[in-house]
Amino acid sequence: MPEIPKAYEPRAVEEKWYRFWLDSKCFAADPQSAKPAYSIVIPPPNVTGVLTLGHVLNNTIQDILARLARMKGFETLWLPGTDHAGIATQTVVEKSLRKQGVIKHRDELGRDKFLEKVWEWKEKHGGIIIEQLKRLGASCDWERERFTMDPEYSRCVQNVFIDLYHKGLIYRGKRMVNWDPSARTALSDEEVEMVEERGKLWHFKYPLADDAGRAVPGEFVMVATTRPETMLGDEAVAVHPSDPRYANLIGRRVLLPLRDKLIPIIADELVDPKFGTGCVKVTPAHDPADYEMGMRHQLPMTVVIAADGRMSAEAGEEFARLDRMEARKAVVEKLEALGLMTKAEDYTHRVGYSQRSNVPIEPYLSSQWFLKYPAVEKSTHAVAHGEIRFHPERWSKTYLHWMGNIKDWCISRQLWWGHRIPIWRRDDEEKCQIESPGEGWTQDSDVLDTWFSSWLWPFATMGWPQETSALKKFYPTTDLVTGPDIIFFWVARMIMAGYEYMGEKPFQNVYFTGIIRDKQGRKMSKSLGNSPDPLDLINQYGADALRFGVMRSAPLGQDVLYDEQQVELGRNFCNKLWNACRFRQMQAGEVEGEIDPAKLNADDKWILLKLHAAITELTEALDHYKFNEAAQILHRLLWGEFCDWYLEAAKAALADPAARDNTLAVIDFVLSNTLRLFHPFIPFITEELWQGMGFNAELPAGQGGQTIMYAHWPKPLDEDFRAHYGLNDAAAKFVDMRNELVTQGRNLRRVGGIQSGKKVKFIFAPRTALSAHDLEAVKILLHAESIEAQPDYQAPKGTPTAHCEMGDLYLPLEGVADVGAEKERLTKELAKVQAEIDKAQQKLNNPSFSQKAPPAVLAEHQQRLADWQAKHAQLAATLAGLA
RNA sequence: GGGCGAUUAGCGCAGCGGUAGCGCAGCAGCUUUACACGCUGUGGGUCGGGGGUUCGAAUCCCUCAUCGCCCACCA
Repeated sequence: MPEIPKAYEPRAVEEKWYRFWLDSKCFAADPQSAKPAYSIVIPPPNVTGVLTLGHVLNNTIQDILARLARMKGFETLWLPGTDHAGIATQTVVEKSLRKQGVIKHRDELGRDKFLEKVWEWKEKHGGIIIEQLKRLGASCDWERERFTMDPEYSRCVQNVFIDLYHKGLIYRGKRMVNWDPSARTALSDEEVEMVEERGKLWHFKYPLADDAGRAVPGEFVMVATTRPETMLGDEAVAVHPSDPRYANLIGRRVLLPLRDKLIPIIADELVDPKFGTGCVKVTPAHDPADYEMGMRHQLPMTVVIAADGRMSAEAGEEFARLDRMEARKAVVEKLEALGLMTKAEDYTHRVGYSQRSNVPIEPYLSSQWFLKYPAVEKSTHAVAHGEIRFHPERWSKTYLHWMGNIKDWCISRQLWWGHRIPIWRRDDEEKCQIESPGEGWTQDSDVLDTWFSSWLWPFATMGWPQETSALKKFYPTTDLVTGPDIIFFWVARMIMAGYEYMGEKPFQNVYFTGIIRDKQGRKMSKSLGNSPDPLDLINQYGADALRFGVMRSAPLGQDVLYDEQQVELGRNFCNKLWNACRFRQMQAGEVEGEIDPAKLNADDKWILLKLHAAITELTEALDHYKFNEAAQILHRLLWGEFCDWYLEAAKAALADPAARDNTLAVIDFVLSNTLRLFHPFIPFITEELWQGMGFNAELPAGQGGQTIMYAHWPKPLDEDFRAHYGLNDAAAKFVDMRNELVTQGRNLRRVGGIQSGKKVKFIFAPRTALSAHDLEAVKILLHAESIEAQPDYQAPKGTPTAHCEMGDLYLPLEGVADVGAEKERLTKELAKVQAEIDKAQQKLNNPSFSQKAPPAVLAEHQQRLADWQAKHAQLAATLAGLA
């Protein structure tokens, strides 16, 4: 027999089996298969991204689901791929080119040259995250890997655009959009993050003008603003129509300071008379609310801030070309100098930031493409009525709220990296098609929002619009695993696209993971330096350890507080499993055949029942996506039950030639089941052990050769099996009682001051008959030299004694007995028991309890009281004996 | 301003109407022939506060507080 290492060494094992799985095509999904289908599409990571702990969480869950489905006999597709991630990728590449000194701005290269550079970048960095997912053990069907800018995929995107255009759902319009002045592109509402900021609320005086347009000395209108620089583009001052204070001002004009422009005082419902002075400056081109008012009152739209965030010529000589923040300062100074600023109070408000560039967004008037969402009603209904289920369910509220207030989607981006909008123009003509209509036509220069391609992901990856076998077999997909932060960006939109183009939902279940935080509850971020590299963790602890550690601490729907200690625990756990199997392998002896029911001892029955319970609970937990519970059940089964109790007790049976073979058969049975239960969580080590222990032989060669991946998922032991093997409550209870004896006995050693290593003799006065095996097991579990059954044993005074349900256990001390210590222990114990008695009695003495509580509860309490009283009597007697 | 979630042992969580549990950390003792990535034992909580319903509440209802998310055009 080859030497088995004492500690599990993941590195080589992981490489070996991943290659084996790939070579054996274990991950391949066959659309022609007769088996029922199970499918997941991966949330495509950014093509140039690297693996984060968030990916680890998300993809481990998907891998568990996929591996579980395969073992349960489903034809399983986990479809992988990457997203071109428009802004993110373009920004990264541009930054890198700048850093290399190649360019200062992408304009220097021009569109085609720049795109070449991005593709180069993509080729170089594009595969990294995919390789990292492989290290994690992801069982994706890599042959089907897709990229949102693959030629076929791009065609899908453009065809969908063309279709929606012809349906009249896509239109172009000049609107106020969220503008990112750093990336110089429009953004959707979802890409804007509101950040609370401490700023100022400036109060300015605008001079009132007379009919001739001259300032009336001493008469002013007071306005307040957080954005002084926009006043250069003011076109009105607004008050509420029914505000008595200003009724007489409506229709008059003010002279806009710094610009010396006459602008009207208008009345608009939008103004809140209770806020500030009740007068609002109106900048129609630079504020969404003001824009609305501007439209209603037909005000000019003077643009004073340009696309790059600098002031335009319209802002006037003095301010043109100034950055908007510099202009703010300049305007304030100027107005202050003119005596028109009355105060600047501290003010906390929320400012929209670009999620990508992390700069304040600018409301900006520009021509953009918009989509009026299709299939809204169906998509709303599907989630509201459980046709698509969200886990945890509460996210459906968020979804429904958004769907109920849905606004048109700004889908055009002023970027180069992405799907170019299939619109062609010549003079006043416009055509919507993929290819150029011919000479003299130029294509719209905008590209589409990244999400306009990802919303097609569940079917565009499977060959749509062709009716492929993959679509027939695997659409709609079964589960989607993603974060709640992209519920609007992606989940909602996929649902709508699914209904619109497939006439069917894209997935049945959506599992929303939590967000990974550090142990202080902070989000992972590069700047905080609290974001560990998963690859380092895999290298140090192994992929299985990382997976198990993360799953152990990921409760459904709650954020995950990551602590490296969890990964360490995962490693320890793998090592425990390794050594449990190592123990079996060191026993030699071939894998035996059937378990002989006649030879089963109490421990065998007990562990088989524990296995049965674990399978039942695990199946239940996984059905409800409770992965942390599942991990805990596995932990308990292997560590707390199999290793701590069963294997130790089994050492007794293994020493008995008559029982040995049968015990080995039980061990093998339990281990074989355990490895399979563990496999979705920790695939590498389980495959290594499965193969190493020869369990493969149990299975016929099937799909992808012999592997634990296609071993069948354990089912709870059925009733016949349990009856045949005598597995019943009494059997379990018996061992529980016997183990109580062991625990108590271990305690006696301690009070007797016996060193853990020292072998001692116990005497046992049984109330329940124990077999020779049971006595032997107790002896081993107690590390005793011997345990002697003496029904009528009279213990000498001061003998540490444990009164158990099964009988009384004595540890006769040779020589010195620490009577004091034993007395102290018993007194403490007695007090505890007394407290329980008091509690029970108090309850039972309450007349309304005994009258109104159900008889079963009453009886239970009475029984409890009786038990405690009996225990009390025993302890008291022992204590009295010591004196 | 609306909505959602959390609040149980030092930390992370389970329990969701009938004796407060698990893991880790802590403490004490152990090279017991699978594992020190280990073994054994053990201390620790008036279940965020206050009210209510009930024979009985961590669990149901109301209310307050703290923390965290999401949504909303108060300049």
